Amino acid sequence: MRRVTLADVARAAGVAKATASRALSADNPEVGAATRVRIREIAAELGYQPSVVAQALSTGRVRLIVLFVPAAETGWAQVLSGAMAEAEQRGYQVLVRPLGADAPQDQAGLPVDGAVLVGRARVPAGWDASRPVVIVDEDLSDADATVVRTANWSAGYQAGRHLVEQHRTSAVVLVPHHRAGGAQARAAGCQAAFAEAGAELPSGRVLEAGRDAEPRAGLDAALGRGLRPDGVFACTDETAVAALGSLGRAGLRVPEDVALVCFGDEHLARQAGPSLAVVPRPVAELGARAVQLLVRAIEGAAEPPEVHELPVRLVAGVPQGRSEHAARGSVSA
Amino acid sequence: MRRVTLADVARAAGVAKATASRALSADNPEVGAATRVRIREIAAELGYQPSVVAQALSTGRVRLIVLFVPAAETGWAQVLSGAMAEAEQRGYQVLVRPLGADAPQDQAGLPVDGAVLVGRARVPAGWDASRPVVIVDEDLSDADATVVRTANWSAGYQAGRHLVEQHRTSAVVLVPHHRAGGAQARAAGCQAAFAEAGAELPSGRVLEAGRDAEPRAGLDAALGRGLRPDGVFACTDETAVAALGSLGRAGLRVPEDVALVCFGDEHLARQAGPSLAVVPRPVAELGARAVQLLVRAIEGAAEPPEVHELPVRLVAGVPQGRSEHAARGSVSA
DNA sequence: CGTGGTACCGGAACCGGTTTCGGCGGCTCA
DNA sequence: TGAGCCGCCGAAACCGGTTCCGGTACCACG
Repeated sequence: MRRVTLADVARAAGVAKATASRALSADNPEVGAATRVRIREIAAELGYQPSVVAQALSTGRVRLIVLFVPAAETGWAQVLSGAMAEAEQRGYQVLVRPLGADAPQDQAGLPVDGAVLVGRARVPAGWDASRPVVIVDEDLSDADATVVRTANWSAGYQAGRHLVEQHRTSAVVLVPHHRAGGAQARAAGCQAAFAEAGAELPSGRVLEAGRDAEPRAGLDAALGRGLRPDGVFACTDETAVAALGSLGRAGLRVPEDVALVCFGDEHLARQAGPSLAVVPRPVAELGARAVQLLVRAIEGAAEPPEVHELPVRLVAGVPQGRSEHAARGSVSA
Repeated sequence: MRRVTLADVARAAGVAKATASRALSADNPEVGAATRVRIREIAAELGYQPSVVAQALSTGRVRLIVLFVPAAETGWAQVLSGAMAEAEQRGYQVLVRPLGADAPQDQAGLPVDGAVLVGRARVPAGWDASRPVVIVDEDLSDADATVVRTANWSAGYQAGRHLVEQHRTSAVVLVPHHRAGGAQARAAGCQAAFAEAGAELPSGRVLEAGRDAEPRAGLDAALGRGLRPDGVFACTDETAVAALGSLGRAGLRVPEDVALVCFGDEHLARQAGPSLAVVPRPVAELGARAVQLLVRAIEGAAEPPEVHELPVRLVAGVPQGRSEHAARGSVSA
């Protein structure tokens, strides 16, 4: 049971391969309307599926885009989800390739029509400069490539506003130790919100979460020194988890003692508790928009690179104390 | 600046395309040793890179495998990392495709040589049954495919032992609401460890973490009813975060009041605090092993499907109280 | 010295499409 | 009625490799 090829369709229709090819391709005026529908019917009847490889060989287009991701990170998973969904619709597929210090920088493999760079990933050596590139969620504007990024400053600002509105004016901001991915901008936005409310946030209240296996720096250390914040803005998923741990160790409760606002994965934040406010990172949209822009660049004419900033909106948690169980007063200690 | 093709190499070497092709391919006895090295030198000098597409067209092999992942989940990100690393070494690339209720089940796109199915993903309709498939981390044995999975029961057992050794005999087990991905097996292993120690774990102590936006079921509700566990085994990352939140709300501290052991992402667990014990999910190994087996099946003869179970080992946290700051006694309330 | 075998290589077909070029028939217009 | 044009289609080249088939040169052997 060999696969049915274009020649089979042509033979069945009594036409030449060329005619069959033209009839199957979209809006080719070189073929009569009657012939077109007839050939299409026959092709459908025979279950004809064009060989992507053969098409790629003759056209030079593979309908494939590559997503370069930083090795040893996994925050891009949802970005990939969004990218795949968008690519699927447009008839593209997405290849994922790690890019890191250890990853072999060879340029072998399938030829791709374009690339999405997420995070700190950079285009590898030997990249064909003529194929378009879209950068996701990185604030660099060095390359002359289109950039899709999150409204990081706004995210931080909204988080800050949320805390201010709850009169949590003695808050802290938690940034990851690598200070990348826009965390810095979010922290700045948050500080701006406090400053606007007349409750300046001194730099001593911007804490760095410790990295793996290090003695707990940041929030733990600050709490150890007797600092008692009434609010926390965690700039990333990881710092949110770190905050949860640190606050728990210090015996501070969320949200009674300290209000917790975080940026990142909405799902994870919901797991942590109903009272958390979260500014969801628009992960799926980032991927989808990036692919959309990339495909446009691949198929259309060259356009000047632009920066797209995706808006974010804070999702408030259930107001404090609205948990359904109320037996929390009788806790030991 | 056209790309250099095989014909260019052949012309430069003064041989036929056929000879050049044979010289470049590995261990082809149809060509003389002297000719081989000469052609290879010329090819290297010219910077010849074979066209994967053309190779695919004539051989039918694309050196591409596909990783089907469940849409709307992201736990496979690290599995993908491991898979990519392994594939890279073997000259393969990995294509990721979502597979879910909403995903279009079309079989179009690049032809792949094999597939890795992660989680609840199933092979899509129209899949060529002759290409091998490896299933990752799912306990189903219905398909006659090779399976690579985590030693889930053992993970739970080790977690249980760890709690028992700390004399935390009044523990609870937290399972995700979907009860999939081996969480059930881990819970069973944990229960077995307790039973072995004579501290039977009644089914009332196996709690289900609530899903998104639901009123907090599970641990929150149990704590509300006055339950005071001295240990928690969280079967997944998410339940670990949920536990952190619930325990914090109840004013219970980790690890003084409650020892927390979780299964899943080691990095995330480390963020939560130094005292957590974690049984890391061997994510990278899962992906790597899956690709390894898949490539073997693609390139070698058909072998009977087998089940590979990857071992796990608990990583104990820093013993309780060994945090560097000791000012925790003066906390309010 | 003729023959068979082997090692090595060249020519050409082939994979499955797309695209260029040329030809044929029917139309309009002079 | 003949020249020219246009719409439609067929033949063949082409993309860049792999592989089948056959041919030559050189060796050993009878």
